[in-house]
Amino acid sequence: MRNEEIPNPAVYRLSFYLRQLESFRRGDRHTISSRQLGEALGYSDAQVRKDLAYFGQFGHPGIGYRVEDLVHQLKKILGTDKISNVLLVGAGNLGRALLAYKGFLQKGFRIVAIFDADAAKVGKKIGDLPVRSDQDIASVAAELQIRMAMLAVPVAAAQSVANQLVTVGIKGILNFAPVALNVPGDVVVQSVDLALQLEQLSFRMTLGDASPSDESSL
Amino acid sequence: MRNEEIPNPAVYRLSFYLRQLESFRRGDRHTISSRQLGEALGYSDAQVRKDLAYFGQFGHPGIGYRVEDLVHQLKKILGTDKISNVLLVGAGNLGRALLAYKGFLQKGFRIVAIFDADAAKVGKKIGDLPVRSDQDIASVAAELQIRMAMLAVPVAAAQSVANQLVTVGIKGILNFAPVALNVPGDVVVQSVDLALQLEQLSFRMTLGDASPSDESSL
DNA sequence: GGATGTGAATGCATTCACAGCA
DNA sequence: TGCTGTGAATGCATTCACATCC
Repeated sequence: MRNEEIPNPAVYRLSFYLRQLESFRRGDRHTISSRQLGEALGYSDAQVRKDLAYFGQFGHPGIGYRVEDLVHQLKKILGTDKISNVLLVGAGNLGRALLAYKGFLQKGFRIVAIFDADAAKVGKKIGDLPVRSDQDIASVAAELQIRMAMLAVPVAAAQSVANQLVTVGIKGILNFAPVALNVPGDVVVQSVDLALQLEQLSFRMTLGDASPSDESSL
Repeated sequence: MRNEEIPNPAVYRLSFYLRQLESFRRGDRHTISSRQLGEALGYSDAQVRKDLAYFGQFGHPGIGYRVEDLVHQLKKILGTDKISNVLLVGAGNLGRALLAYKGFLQKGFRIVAIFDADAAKVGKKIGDLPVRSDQDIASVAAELQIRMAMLAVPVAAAQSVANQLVTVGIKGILNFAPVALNVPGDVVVQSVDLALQLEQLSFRMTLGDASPSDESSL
């Protein structure tokens, strides 16, 4: 389970393997070969084996991988084997959609507080969580020992909110604002730019053809 | 402007260059060097020059790149220099957030129709668009000559809706369902899995450190 | 001096191909 | 036979370094 010689693309694929394995599990598949797993995702069998081997020896020669086992191993590696609490900043349309999204909890992420700068929104409930003032980020984060936050605020506010989050001890930010954030080296930013994804799709539809017919996003 | 020897990562970076250039433009910057553009995004100057050179000769030795020019060129390359009409399937929380999101229109994507399988939702208006029945996808797509769709439906429905979209002539799908879609080779799928992004963040916060301190998502 | 664009060199990721085990 | 794990070979992407131009 050593790191730093692990290719970045392999880390992304790990998440896709996990997702696919859970789908196989729902289909009551107990065991799976690198070829079958790869086929479902558009990767070669060698790719699958090499990727998994970066993290340990999970397979059984002649058999393949045990689905249940591998799911657990991958969750452990990715850090989703336990519940993590997450802050959400921004109670706009996107923020509210994120709050309602079931997928986060299924992966073990629980949104425990939501903040907004707009005084008109503060105090109102969304689902069963009250919107709190930006000013309260520090106290809530400290009290609950939170390490991750989702940022769903307008571009103009993104950097300054990110700064706040950093000073409050947040170590990971999932950023939905279409802007490059500046953060210290010990803080990780993962960005999702929705319009950019659509733009990429647009490009790939025209010239950028000849892709492996399926997924992308890495 | 030839293709197919263009690295995939370079295509992603193109979108980041464009985004950053537009930010420089708002700051009334008229000209920019590869070094400055790269610095803002965490890339080397050589990387920036090489990437741009895949698509043409946009720079001016001794000067750099003219921001306004390059913005236009990149938009043209990416296909966002004109308005494109897009279908949205799925009127749940996420679908509604996507409909309300301003960023798409800013990049030239206009959602012109929204569909849902749930009869209870059909007929209701969201913003100023009525929710239509899934059954109407074919007629609307044909009539308006649509080529792109966003898919914001539950996993269980995703593949079957994708099939519908394909038969109706859609050539690009922005997929928000956390599942690998199977589509013919002439259809491009770009996927956004929100929970997967958070999972990746989780991993990178622990072992996967030592990243270039900033962005990611490609 | 201050830049770009680009072949050549390097470094990283993927694929090959095979030894070894069930 | 069927499959994994892995060094070696290949192929792809990035970086270097320099000729060229303003």
